[in-house]
Amino acid sequence: MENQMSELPGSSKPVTTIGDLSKYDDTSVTIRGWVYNKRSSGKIHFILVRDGSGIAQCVVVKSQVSPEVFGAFDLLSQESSLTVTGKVHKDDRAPGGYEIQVEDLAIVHVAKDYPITPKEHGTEFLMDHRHLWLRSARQHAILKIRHRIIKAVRDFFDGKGFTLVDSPILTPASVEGTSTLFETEYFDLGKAYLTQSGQLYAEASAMAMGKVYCFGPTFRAEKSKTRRHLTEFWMVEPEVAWANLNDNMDLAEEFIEYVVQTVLGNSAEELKLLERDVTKLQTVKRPFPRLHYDEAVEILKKNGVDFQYGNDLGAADETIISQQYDRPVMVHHYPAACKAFYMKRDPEREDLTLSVDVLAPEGYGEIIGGSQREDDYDTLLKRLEEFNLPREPFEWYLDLRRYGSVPHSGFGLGIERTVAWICGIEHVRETIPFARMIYRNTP
RNA sequence: UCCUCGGUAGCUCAAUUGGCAGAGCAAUCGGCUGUUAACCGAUGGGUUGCAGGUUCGAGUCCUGCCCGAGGAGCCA
Repeated sequence: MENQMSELPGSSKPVTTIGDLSKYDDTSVTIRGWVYNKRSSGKIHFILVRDGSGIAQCVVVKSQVSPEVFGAFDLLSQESSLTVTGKVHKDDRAPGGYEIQVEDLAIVHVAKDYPITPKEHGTEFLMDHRHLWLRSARQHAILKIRHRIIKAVRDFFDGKGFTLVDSPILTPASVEGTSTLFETEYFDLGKAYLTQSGQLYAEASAMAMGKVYCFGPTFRAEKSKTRRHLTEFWMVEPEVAWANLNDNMDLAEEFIEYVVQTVLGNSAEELKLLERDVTKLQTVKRPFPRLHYDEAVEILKKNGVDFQYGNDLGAADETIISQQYDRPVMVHHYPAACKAFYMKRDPEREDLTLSVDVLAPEGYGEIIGGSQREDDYDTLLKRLEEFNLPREPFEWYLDLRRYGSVPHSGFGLGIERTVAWICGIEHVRETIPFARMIYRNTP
């Protein structure tokens, strides 16, 4: 955090943030923020001020301030904005360890009837007030960790020679041909669709740059209504030329280990506020278990699941498999029947794909889906026909197999599911600032 | 799309067999010099989701609708 030394007009004290108070012990400073809560014993007032960097207890003693400053306390309501000047003082009774002995106080704006009180609220009410809910300590911590995760994602790929090459959000056709897409009019060119994956374009970028990743919002118009689904979510998709399925799995596990361990090292305070059991994250170290689809099916049968070979794994199946391990598990070689057209088949088992899903522990489900891509022109053309996909919108994609085709692989990681897992929270709607779901597109 | 559950004060909830619609918090007023979701006292606050039905009487029972939550499918 910057050690800010600017001054407010009319104040001779350095302006700082609450997160930096420990640098100013026994010094008078000014902070700017919002009332988080207040208490009083009559001649001594306590104001909890938050400013985004922390929460500071400000103590107003009647005998030490002007009557105007002391009386200002009565006008302050929850979430009113104000500036406070006073001496920083180490005190174990204060949340955060430091408090401010108030010398001067200026109200900037009085908030009237702030709807979110320091008591319990229901989900619907909180989501209706999401724009205000973000100010609460818990949501603040989640957003901080989300930021840390995204930074770790980018640092990881940037540090390994990847180039960020983003894919378009408006696309002319479905990527996988199966999902339901959001549709919009596009001038004289007919329909355009909001992308459900940047992958196909990332494949083109990888042929130009070698190692790339794209990172952006993706959209699914499916009527999913579970704690793991949003209609708008963020996905990071690396794509690597010359990489096979094993290279892809090596990359995925190194990537997840890096992200989790980085968050553990940098966001301890936020994880503690969220009451996350970090011992469940400390075990997230390479190597991750790798299960062939056939082995995964065996585990399900051993656990009494009546599983039909060839089906995709359901949410309950994924939970049973992930519960066998203390770290993410990689399931590879899924049947072709439940995977996308672009996935390369196992040369020795044409019914299986060179695919891999990474299942997060503790029942958080699939956080990564990836594969080695089909790189043979004739085979890919055949797949398009088998999946009843039109050839014309994929001509550019077929070009990648006409002009110097090479083996290549990649995967997509869902940011919100990853945030939910690392934070240990129930529902992905709390992992994104403003969730978009089937029955909610406001605020 | 299907299954399950729910909708009562600004918020979280209660209301016995169908019998005067209540509490805590928030708000307002008063008290308190170390509070930690402070505490203590007082006051105001209701189209019980909407429409219809049964009944002397409906928050409660019946029918339809609306809205929401959890799950399935699909997926990250």
